[in-house]
Amino acid sequence: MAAIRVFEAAARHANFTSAAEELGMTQAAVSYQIKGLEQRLGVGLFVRARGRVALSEAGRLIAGQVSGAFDALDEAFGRLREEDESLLRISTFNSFAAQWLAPKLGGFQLAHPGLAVRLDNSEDPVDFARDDIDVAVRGGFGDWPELRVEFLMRVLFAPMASPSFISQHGPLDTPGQIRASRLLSPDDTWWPRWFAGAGLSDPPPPSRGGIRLDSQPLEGAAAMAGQGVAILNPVFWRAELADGRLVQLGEAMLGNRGIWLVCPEHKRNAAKIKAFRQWIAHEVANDPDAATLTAPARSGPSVTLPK
Amino acid sequence: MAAIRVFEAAARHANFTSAAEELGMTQAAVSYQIKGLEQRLGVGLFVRARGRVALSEAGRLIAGQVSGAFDALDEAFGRLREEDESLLRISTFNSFAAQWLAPKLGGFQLAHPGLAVRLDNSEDPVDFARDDIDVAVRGGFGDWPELRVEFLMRVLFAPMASPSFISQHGPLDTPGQIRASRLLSPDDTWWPRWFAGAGLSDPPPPSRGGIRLDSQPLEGAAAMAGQGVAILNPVFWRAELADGRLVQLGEAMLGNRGIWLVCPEHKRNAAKIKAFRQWIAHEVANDPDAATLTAPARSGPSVTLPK
DNA sequence: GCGAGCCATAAGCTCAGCTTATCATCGCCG
DNA sequence: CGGCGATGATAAGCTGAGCTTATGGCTCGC
Repeated sequence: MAAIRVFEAAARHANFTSAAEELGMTQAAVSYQIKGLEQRLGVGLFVRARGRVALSEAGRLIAGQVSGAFDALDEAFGRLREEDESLLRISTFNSFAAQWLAPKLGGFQLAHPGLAVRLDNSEDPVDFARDDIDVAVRGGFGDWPELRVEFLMRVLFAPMASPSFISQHGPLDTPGQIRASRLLSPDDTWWPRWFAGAGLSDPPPPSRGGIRLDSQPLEGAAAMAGQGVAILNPVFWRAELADGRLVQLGEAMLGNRGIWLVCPEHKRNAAKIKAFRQWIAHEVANDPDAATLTAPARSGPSVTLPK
Repeated sequence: MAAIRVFEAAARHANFTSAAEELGMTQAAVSYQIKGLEQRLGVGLFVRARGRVALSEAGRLIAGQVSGAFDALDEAFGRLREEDESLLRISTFNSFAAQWLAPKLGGFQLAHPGLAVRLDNSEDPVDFARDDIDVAVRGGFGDWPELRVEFLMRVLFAPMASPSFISQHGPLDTPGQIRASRLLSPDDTWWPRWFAGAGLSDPPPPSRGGIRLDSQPLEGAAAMAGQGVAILNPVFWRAELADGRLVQLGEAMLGNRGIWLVCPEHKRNAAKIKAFRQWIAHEVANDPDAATLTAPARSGPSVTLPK
């Protein structure tokens, strides 16, 4: 196999020395490989005459096609590299994608017109070894030793409801009033933590068989439709809060988890990764709600933030 | 390079184990090669999931073209083998080719219709390392240690002239009369040896500036045209002697050289070589004039044969 | 005749690539 | 559920293919 690669170069150069140079080996190695190939085939590929080599009849017969085959291989791997360089596969979780990343991603696309972007959403953290993913945004504590980790923002959460729900079921000014109202996804772990942070030490009432929606976008949509109070990340619902479709009830709490940008170590210097990292860091810095405090310590306490 | 070959097989099988089987290696080796290739490329070629492997997006992108390239290589080398197997390149010297081999070669062609035959003629012994030759017929003593050697026949020589020359310049019944006539290629080494064998111990007269033709066919043609007496191998001029265009003068002498079939050791078992060897041995055996005595000893004495 | 190019060969080293052995995982089936 | 068969990953260790360096021989041009 290696011998064929050597033959291809030698045939093109009609000169073992310069073929060796192209291949980054010595002339002796080329001679050795060609000799071996000829012996295995039982056919002379080159004629040695007057201190030179030239393709023999047999060599001439195959040289073209062999070169063509290597061109095809080069092209295939070239395409692979190109494809790889020009496609950024991002894995993230639904709420982040839908409520934060997707609306901003157009700007990234504009800044990097040659780069195709594909978003893969999954609540489960992506396995880089299993799936063809370049970079992921995931929540947690940044403790992924195999991966290159970059802190993006802390997780915030606060109860939210639509103005119509508040006017129908309000007032919802105190934590107690909120706890007594209709909670969406009442078994969400954020609820007890928020109530605890708000000073209600007794546990919330057991789930009243309330609606359990699987992702924040759906909970937000339900809340906006006046179906109850959802506990959501204000960072993700900035637009809805701004135009009044949602109203934040009480203070936002700072979770002990963070949102991180991660990628496999070996890809950390790929141009597309660097571009994305740079862009997203800038977007985070420019997001007035993304609380870019220091990264959370493992199982640090929840922190209350002013509304 | 080897890794690409492994990738090609693994991609086709979508199964490392059976790919390893096809390649005659172990599953571990396939796994190792694929892993190395992926690392060098920085791209996953397979996705490992649920104890199986499947081509990743990247792998799928190139698998087809890679397989195609290998097909092209296989085809090229297949053509080479086929070409090599279906073409027999024979090197021989002019007189043998023109006066003995060529007229019989049609029979070989008939017996082996799939085999193309090419005759390369040269008075100099062929260099198998230099030229693309499968088999050669050459004169000498059979002492070519690098080659597979097979004895064909002894060399004979006898003076010959055309009937018209004899009637004009005859009689040419005794060696002395012949020596006094017009000799073609008078400096041919066969002349003194033939005269010596015929009992004339004194050297032949010095070259009278006579015609020096370079090959036996030309000498024979000159003799048939009545231009003088040529010393020729009766085996090669059987037809001309039979139909009277040439007349043999005196006895034929057995030279100490032989005519041999030779081929490179490594080709001795090639089908086309075996076929030719078998055919030519049969032709020699059936040639009533080819004196198939034992092979000559190195510098053995000339032997006189009855006319 | 001499030097520059080029290829073949010899000797020797080194690590890529293999094997063997073992483990982990998954799917299947009783 | 638990054992089994199939499949891959991984570790450890060996070995010879394939390299390098060094040299010699040949041919050509000056």
